[in-house]
Amino acid sequence: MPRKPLKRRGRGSDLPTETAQARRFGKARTAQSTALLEDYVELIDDLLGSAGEARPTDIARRLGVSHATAIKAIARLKREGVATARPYRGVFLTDSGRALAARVRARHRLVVEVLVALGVPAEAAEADAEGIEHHVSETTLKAFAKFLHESGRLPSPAGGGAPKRTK
Amino acid sequence: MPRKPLKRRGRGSDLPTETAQARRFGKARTAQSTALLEDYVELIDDLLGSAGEARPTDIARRLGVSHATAIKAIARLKREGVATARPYRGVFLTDSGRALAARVRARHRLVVEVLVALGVPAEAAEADAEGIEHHVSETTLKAFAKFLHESGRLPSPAGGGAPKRTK
DNA sequence: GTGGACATGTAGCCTTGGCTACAAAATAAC
DNA sequence: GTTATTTTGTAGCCAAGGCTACATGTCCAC
Repeated sequence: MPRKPLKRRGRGSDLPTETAQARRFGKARTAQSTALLEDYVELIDDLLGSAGEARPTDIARRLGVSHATAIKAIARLKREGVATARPYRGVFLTDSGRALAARVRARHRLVVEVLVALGVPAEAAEADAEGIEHHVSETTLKAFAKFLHESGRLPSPAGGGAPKRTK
Repeated sequence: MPRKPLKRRGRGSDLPTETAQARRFGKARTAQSTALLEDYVELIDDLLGSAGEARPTDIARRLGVSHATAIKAIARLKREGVATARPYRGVFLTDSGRALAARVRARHRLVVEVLVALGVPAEAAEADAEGIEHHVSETTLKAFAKFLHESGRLPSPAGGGAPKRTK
């Protein structure tokens, strides 16, 4: 773009939607930061439930990262107050950690169900949900539940079959 | 293949889907890495179309980051071959950059439309889509398009009104 | 009860995406 | 044509999340 009256960027007056957009992007970035934490918490909860314990090595393998990476992440979980761990004794969740796990799991299930209801193959639904779930707001979540309900599919009654997420 | 009898930890018997899960997580992580790139490319395309030029400062403001951050990201876009930029002359997209922008925009629109069709308020749909879009696979995208089509809503015919995404 | 295999933890390095602060160039104003 | 303003660019810092390599602990098997 060549010469022009050169308004020197007319900004200053027109940041009405601009901020809204910036806010959205910022939100998405933040969500990304909590995504890891949520994944770890949910997995730990899974392991505690199914195997009775959550070992760093198991966590690392399931997540597809090195054990060192998992250990560093676990340190962060402790800092954030959602988990505890004694050296060589495995990882455990605090009350808030368990609550978070429950919320995350419910949300995950809901997202998968919606995707499947929309015609997405189960496998793809599961894979995409892994990334999508962290960006679904409460508002959207409610709409999802309502949609499933009205579509005839069970709205995953929170305590229902609890289809033991394979994951 | 070392030791083996060594079962250690009762888990072990149940790692059938373990690799699949790790793959999913890895995929989600990778997607996250391309998300930023996509956001920048799409925004640059928007700016080029609406303002005729894409300046680092504008990009930074729209994304809600400092100009320094935007410039570093732009450097990455150049490295990846989707954009070009001459000092003090703005940023431009390469052919592949434009193609990427088109794909990203179409996907974004589709995601928003689906969310709205599911009953999510427009504002929340737009906000959540910002994060969700980067995790929607081709398979899921196709299902979305089919769903919209069958629901009566226009399947956004790719070349249609091209509703000039406000964004 | 000791040796070796496996699990765990630590250190150091890389990359990315942010930031602030400072330097340099372009434009606008005078 | 200077001067002031604004935009652009550069440098240096930080935290997060990955990794490999190395060091230490545990525990099973013998």
